[in-house]
Parts: sequence; structure tokens; C-alpha cells
Amino acid sequence: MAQGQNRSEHPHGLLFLTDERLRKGIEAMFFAYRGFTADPDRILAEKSYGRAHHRALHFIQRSPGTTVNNLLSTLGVTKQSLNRVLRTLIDDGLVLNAVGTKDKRERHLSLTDAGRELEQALSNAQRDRMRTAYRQAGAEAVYGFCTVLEAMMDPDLKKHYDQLTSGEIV
Amino acid sequence: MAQGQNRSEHPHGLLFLTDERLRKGIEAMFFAYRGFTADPDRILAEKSYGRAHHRALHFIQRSPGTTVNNLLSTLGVTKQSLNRVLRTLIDDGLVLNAVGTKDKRERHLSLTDAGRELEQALSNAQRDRMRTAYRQAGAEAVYGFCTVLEAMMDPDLKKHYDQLTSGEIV
DNA sequence: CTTGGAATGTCAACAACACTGACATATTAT
DNA sequence: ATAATATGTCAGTGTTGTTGACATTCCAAG
Repeated sequence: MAQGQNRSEHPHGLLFLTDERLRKGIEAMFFAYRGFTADPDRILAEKSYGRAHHRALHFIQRSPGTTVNNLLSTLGVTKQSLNRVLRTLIDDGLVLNAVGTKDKRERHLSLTDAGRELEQALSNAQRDRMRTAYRQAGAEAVYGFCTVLEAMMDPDLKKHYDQLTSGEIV
Repeated sequence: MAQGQNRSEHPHGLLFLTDERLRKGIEAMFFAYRGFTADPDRILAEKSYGRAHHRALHFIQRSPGTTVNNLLSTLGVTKQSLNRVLRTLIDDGLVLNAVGTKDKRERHLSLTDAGRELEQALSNAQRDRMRTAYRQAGAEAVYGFCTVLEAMMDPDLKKHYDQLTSGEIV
């Protein structure tokens, strides 16, 4: 029965747009994301932290001195949700919270030595898997990988991504 | 200071394995996954369902007649967690729960017409974004995309993925 | 200088979704 | 008969997200 398959099939080499191929990509994203987070998750569990702590550490490391508001829009969560995570990281001595010099309402976030250490451990674990996958797949595939991922992002999120990858210092 | 950058840099065109590139891929995964789930999430929120319901509907649709145990290992959650979701889907008349004929301990799961309808709506929303991204990136990129994702999966999860994409009927 | 708004922090309540542990019930296999 | 399997359920807990409300501090504009 016609279950809406091949809605986008064209005779001119657009077979990669069939519903079957799209579904395969969807399932690949699901299973790959599980692998993507598996290694950091193990480290986090030991320290009784969660994925949210990893994300905060990552983006603070990536943009040292960033403000809460900036981190908020990068992570896409509410301030209440982020604050709970930041609170524990600050109390545990992993994150520094400095009142802004120019604008004293702002708080500038950065990692302490201990924070950098944990972030490194998490990043290394995650990069190890990525590196293995990259090497296995090859440079060409990696290029395609990033191209498709970028095309999947919401425009608003893509801005944050581009800002980070352009390597500026906030 | 040496922050462990370019740990894997080689002189022979392996620049795609630098820590910088790996970090870019990690961030791409994070932002892309948000886009990946955004559209279904909107539909689910209307019906006060969550992502877990979507996953269950998806894999039941994909393997009609599958058992609870099989779904359990595909999703990688506990039976208590899955049961909560299945309970609501069965009570709401989206999923059928049939006692096995061969082995009466097993329950075979399948979608009702209403279940298929919702699953289609969710899948269409998700596929629309994938299709746009695929078309934008091109066939070559899509091939690389899948290759890298597959290399990122845990071997156990990859088995489930391969089983699904080989198109068998459980 | 007052006032409005921005940036931040915090309290409380709630929901989704994962977990563990324990226990019950069929049913099949040995 | 007994052990193992497949499933369901109850109770409790933790992480992470949400709303809504309210306070504080500070910049900026009238």
C-alpha cells in the first residue's frame, strides 16, 4: 500500500531523497547521538554530574568570559535551569563568576583549573570517539558530515555555531 | 599555552583530525540534534506527549509486531521507563498489545490507525527538515554524513541500526 | 534625577523521563 | 517439579527542563 514512500523520488539521481534514505538518516542520528554522549556520560556519572554540566563547561571553556545571557541563548534553556547547574559548578569550584567591569550587571563566566581539568577529561573522551569515527570515515565523509549537520540547524542556532567556529573571543 | 591542540595532526593530509575540527564536529552534533528534534517536539507538545513517545511509535512502526524486549534493547531504556510510555500509548488507542501465538509470554506491539496517523505526522515533520538539509548538502555529503554517524555508534547499537536498515520484518 | 528596562539570581511548583529495587504473574524450557 | 524468561507494576529518586513571581543591581534615556 502507498504509505507515502518515495515522495521525493526523481529520475535524475535524487534517489538519496527517498523516504527510505531519510528514515535511515533519522535513525543514524538517533543511534549516533547515543554513542556521542556515552563516553562523557560515564565520567559525569562518577562525579554525579549530568549532561547539562558538561554543556555548560564546554561552552564556558569555548568562550571564556562569556556572560550568563550569552550562554543562555547558546544552550537554549531557561535561566532557572541554567542557574541550577551553574550554582553547583561555582560552589564546587569549577566555574568562576566575575562581576563585569564595564557593565556591573553582567557576570562573566570562566573555568578554574579544576574546571578546565574536568572539561578536558570530558572533551578528550568525546573527541576520542569522534577521532576514531573521522579517521575511519575519511576526510571526504567528514566534510559531508558537517555540511549536512549545518543544514539541519535552526537558523538561530546556526548563528551561535558560526560564531563559535569563527574562533572569536567574547 | 599547549592546551593539547592538534594532538592528531599529521603532515599527510590528516588535518581533518585536529582537535579544532573535532570540536567543530562535536558542536555541530549538539546544534544539529536540537534542530533534528525541534519539529516533532512541537507536534508532541500539542498532544502532551514527549520524545519518548515519538521514539516508541517510530520503532514500532518500523518493526510491526516487535516484542517489548526487542524494543527495550533498541531504545536502550529500562522496562519501567518504556512501560510508562507504552501504557499511555495503549490506553490512548495508538498502540496494540497482542499476546504472542507461538510464545504466549511475549507481547507483540503494533500501531493502530490512529497510531500510524500520529507517527506519520511526526515522521513527516522530521523528514521535511532532513530532506531540505539533504537536498541542500547534496548526495555526496549525505553519503559522508551517514558514514561518520555509523562510525560513531556503539557496536551494540549499530547492530540494531543495521537490523532496521536491512529492512527485515520481525 | 527619576524612571524604565536589562541582566541576573532565587524561590516554588511541576512535568518528562530516566534510574534502581522489589515483587507478581504467566508461560516456556529443562 | 523447578528454573528461567517475558512482561507488568509499585514505590522512590535524580536530572533536567518548564512557568510564574519577585528582588536586586545597574545602565540609559527622558
